[in-house]
Amino acid sequence: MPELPEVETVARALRPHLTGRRITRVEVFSPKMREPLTPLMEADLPGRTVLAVRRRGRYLLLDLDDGRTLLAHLGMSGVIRLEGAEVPRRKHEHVFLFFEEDLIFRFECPRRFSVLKICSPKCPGEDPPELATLGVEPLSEAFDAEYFFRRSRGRTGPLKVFLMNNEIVTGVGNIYATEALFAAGLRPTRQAGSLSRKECGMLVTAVRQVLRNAIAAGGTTIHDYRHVDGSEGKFEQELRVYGRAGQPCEVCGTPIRTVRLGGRSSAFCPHCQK
DNA sequence: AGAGATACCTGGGAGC
DNA sequence: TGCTCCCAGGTATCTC
Repeated sequence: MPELPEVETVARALRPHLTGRRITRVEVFSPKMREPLTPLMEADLPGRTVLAVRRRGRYLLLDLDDGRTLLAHLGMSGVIRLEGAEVPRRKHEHVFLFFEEDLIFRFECPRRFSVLKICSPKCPGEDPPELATLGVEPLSEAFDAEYFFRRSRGRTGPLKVFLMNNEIVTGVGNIYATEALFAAGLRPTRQAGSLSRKECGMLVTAVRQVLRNAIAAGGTTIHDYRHVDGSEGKFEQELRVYGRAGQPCEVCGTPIRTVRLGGRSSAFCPHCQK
């Protein structure tokens, strides 16, 4: 499922193809999504040129030459592909954005959890109001031990739920939160506010390392995620606890256990994670 | 304000 | 084989 590394991989793949390209036509096939897609038909997109392709958290942003921004969220099963018209439309491809030179931006989402909408930032190129509540980027300098320590004071909820809270740090979903907690040796059930400064530092370092490794590997292919060209990410080969419930911990051999936190299953090693 | 639960959606797998 | 049930999970929204 697309988390930050997957969206970053998509943004990097789209950037050279879409930057400076003009939209010629829009086709919406399935108006019923988490948010209806029909406004895209009426948004007067044909003739607009993409000025920049950006990522913020798990959101993909295409800045247009009229100051508006096309905002995409892949939900848990969204896939974006760039293909020509010769490829037949797949069952769950809901939107086609046609670009010059027979290039089609295809938006697929079997579970309809994705969002594709047009936004109007206060200033062109800035984040649209829809993203105002997002926390810091985990790979920016703002995400450091002191920040995590300060924001977690007084929090009694589980550490993993806190780490996945988009208003604190954005883009860390279930896979990478699970892996980062293992790398840092911290239990997902710990109260967020119980971490020492040193533990906050270890966790911040682990989050950044796991995300960097995943981006370098082209993301993780679990269930639905695919690259823009349809290929799979390579990071699943590096997963150490996610999806390994019952299997021995590769460090100590203790069987990996799971616990349900915030409605999400969370794998951990009861021996290595304190 | 924070914590916890729930709805949204559909494909895939388990179990019968 | 075909049916039902459950699970995957980011986000919004609700209650307490």
